[in-house]
Amino acid sequence: MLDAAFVRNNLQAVQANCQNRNVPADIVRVVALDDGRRELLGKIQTIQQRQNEVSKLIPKEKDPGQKQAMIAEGKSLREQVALVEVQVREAEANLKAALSLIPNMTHPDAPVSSDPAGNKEVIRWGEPRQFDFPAKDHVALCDSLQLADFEAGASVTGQKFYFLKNEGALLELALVQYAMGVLVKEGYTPFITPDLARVEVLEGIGFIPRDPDPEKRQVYTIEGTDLCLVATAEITLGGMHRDHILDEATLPRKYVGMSHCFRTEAGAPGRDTRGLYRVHQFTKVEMFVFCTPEQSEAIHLELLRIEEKIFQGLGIPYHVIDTCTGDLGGPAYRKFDIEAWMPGRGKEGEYGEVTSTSNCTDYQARRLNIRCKAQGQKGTRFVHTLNGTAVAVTRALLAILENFQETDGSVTIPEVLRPFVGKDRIVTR
RNA sequence: GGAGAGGUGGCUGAGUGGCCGAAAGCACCGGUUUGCUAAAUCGGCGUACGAGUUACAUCGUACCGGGGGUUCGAAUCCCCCCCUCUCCGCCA
Repeated sequence: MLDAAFVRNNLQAVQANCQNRNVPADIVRVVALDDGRRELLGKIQTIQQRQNEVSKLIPKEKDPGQKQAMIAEGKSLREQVALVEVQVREAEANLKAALSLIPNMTHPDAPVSSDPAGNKEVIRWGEPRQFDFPAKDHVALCDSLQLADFEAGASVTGQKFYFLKNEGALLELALVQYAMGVLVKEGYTPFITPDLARVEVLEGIGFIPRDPDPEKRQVYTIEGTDLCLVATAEITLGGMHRDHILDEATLPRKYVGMSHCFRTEAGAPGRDTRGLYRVHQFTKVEMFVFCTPEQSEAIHLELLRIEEKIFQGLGIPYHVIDTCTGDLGGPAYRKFDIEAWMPGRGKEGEYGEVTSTSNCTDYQARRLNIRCKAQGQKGTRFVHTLNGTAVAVTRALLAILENFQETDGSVTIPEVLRPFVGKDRIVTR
């Protein structure tokens, strides 16, 4: 979320930003709520001040009558404080709720458009392959090569669940190993994170697990607990340092974590119903960085560079999208997506999203209360957080199968994965 | 899951109703001194919010794991919860 004081001092800019991002937000109400909160805070402090005075004087007071009067006053002050406290709490909750509806500010270079069509291609790498035979989509390949079992997934768990099988299963492990290996070489600390997290952590990252509209909830919640299945390791990695003050000398902290990701895909029923493109559970290796405000912009480019390196290593053609304002979501200040070429997608192949990297500046850190402090300097500031996909296994797997299929129905395994799979090629069994 | 011990500032650790935002030490920052290093010595040294200042200073309020309660007054007493450690049980 944004800082209430920032909103107050930059009304027009915040207003314009909400418009660009296509988010209806009531800025005026935020300021009004903040006014109310400040006033109550002032009120309570005045009472508390008197309360402290009185209780300090009481032990010194010799006259019993005076003393009784002061005790009575103290008692009354205590009751007043209790009353105002309730109001303060309510005011703070209202303000926080209103504030969390306002999206982050936007990088000046991000394309401005309320329509996803405004997304801008900024990099193109590799040439989509021309097939001299009718290319299959990954569903057909998974079927003929027995790499995934969608019926079993549907039967055991439900629609949009799957079993990976044979080289399909091995390729998941291979992709994870490959991505982790690249990241460790880049100096990132590897993690395997919990697949469940508390509701507050989800909210801090920008998810809305308690959205009153069940049709909009993107995450699964565990009944009888305050836990959710995570939708990405961004949640757990970002939550790691909540309520911490990090020494600036230790920044940036670069992490890479593997987790399973669970998504209800609410709002996308009937979309991409076949295959691995849109599923309720997948495995993902995610990068996450905590850094100072000065560092975040350069690190964002680094995350994109690493994502490109991983896809270049796989040899899959892609392009990079600079996401437009209307498509940024709440927390991102700027976002780059890699869309990989997927020959089986659409009629003649399409680019499909495989990674996403966001600079969230201090938007998540404020909610999660993650600050940093320089040695010998007074005060703290909120850190900047960034995240990026190293590998989302199902989509990478899809792209590999479709791009590297051969006339005879086999699939060539990318060289970087061969050591982990133990073979060069997947052949019809 | 059961039993016990414990959670105080960056760390160690004192503090069992007012003189405690909190002793002392370490670490850190600044000064002095010694030819350098080291040592000695003096001072400073939490965070948030609010008031205030050009900026400092300064003042107020809150915070001793979290939440509630008792009291004029709580780090200190009471209740609930969380976490850590040790032992036992269970388990991959």
